Amino acid sequence: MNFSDPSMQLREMIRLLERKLGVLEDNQYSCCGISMAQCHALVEIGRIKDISLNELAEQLNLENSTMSRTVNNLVTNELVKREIDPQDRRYVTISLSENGDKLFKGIEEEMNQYFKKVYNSIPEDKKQQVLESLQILLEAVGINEQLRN
Amino acid sequence: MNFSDPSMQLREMIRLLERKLGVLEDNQYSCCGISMAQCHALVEIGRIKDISLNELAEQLNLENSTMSRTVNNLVTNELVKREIDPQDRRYVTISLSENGDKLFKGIEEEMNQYFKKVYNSIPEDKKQQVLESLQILLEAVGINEQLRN
DNA sequence: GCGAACTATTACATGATACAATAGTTGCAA
DNA sequence: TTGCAACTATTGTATCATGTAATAGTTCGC
Repeated sequence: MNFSDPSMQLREMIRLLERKLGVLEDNQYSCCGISMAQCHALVEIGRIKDISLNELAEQLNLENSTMSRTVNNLVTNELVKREIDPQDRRYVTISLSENGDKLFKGIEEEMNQYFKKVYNSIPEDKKQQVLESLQILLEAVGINEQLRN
Repeated sequence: MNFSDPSMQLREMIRLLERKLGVLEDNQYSCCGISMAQCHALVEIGRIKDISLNELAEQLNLENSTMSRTVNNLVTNELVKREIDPQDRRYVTISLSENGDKLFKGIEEEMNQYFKKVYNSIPEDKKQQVLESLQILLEAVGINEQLRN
C-alpha cells in the first residue's frame, strides 16, 4: 500500500475509524440484551418519539419488511408500542413503552459518557479543529453522495 | 436532542458519518456481485497477499468459523485460492486467484476514485486540517478502546 | 508414541435482510 | 356510490452472516 496520495490517507483513516468504532457493535447481542438492529431502531424511535413504520425504515435505510419485523421483535420484548393511527388506519404509530424509554435513556447516557471520554482525549487546543473538520468531511461526503456509481 | 455539549456534537457527527458511509455498503450484494462479507475479505486478502484463516479472521474481527465459510464462498466463486501450507499442514494459505486479483484491483480503483472525489470536495485550505483531525480522532478513540465497559 | 495445543471445518441454531405477494385503508373519479 | 389506483404495513420465501460447540487433522513436547 502506498499512502503518499493524501486522498488515500483519507480513505485509510476512515477505514480505520469505521473499524475501530465498528468493533463496538460487532457482536450480535452487544447492546443490553437486544440485537444491534433492535438497538438502532430503539434509539431512533426514542429520538423522534412517535414515528410511522415507513419513516423509521427510511431513517435507518432499511426495507419496510425488515423494519416491520424488527419493530415486531421490540414489541415482543415489550420495549415498543405499536398503535393504529385513528386518523389514517393504514399507518401505525410506533413509540417507546415505559421499559423501552428506560433502556433508551440508559443507552443514550452510556453513549454520551463514551463520547465525552473520547472528546476529552483530544488535546485541548485541537478540540475545536476536530469538530470543524468532521463537519467539513460530512459536507464533502454529502456532495458526493448522489454521484456514486 | 440538545447538542450544546461539544462531545455530543462529536457523537452526532460520527453517527452521521457512519450512516452516510454505511449507505455505500448496505445492500447485501452491492459489491460487484459478491456479498459485503466476501468483499471485505477479498480486499483484506488482496492487501496482505498470503494470509492464514486465523489471521484473516482476526483482521476482520470475525470468528474462525464465519471466516472459513466466507473464504469458502470466495473459493466457490473462483476468486480465492486455498492451499495447505507444506511447512505446517494445519495452516491454509489463502491468496487471490487471477480473477480475484482483477476484482480486487477494480474495487481498489473504484474506492480510490471515490475518496479522491471526496477529498477534492474539501476546501483547499482545509484539506490538511481534516487529515490531521482524523488522525487525532483515531488516537482519541484508540485511547478509549480498552476502557469500554 | 501419547496427549496437549493448535488450525480449520462442519453442525446447529438464530437473526438480519431483500424481494415479492398479500391484506387492509384511503382517496379520487367516473 | 362504487370501483380502482395508490398507499401502509405485514407475511411468505429464500439467502446470507454469525456465534457456539463439536469434530477432524496436524504439530510439538515430554
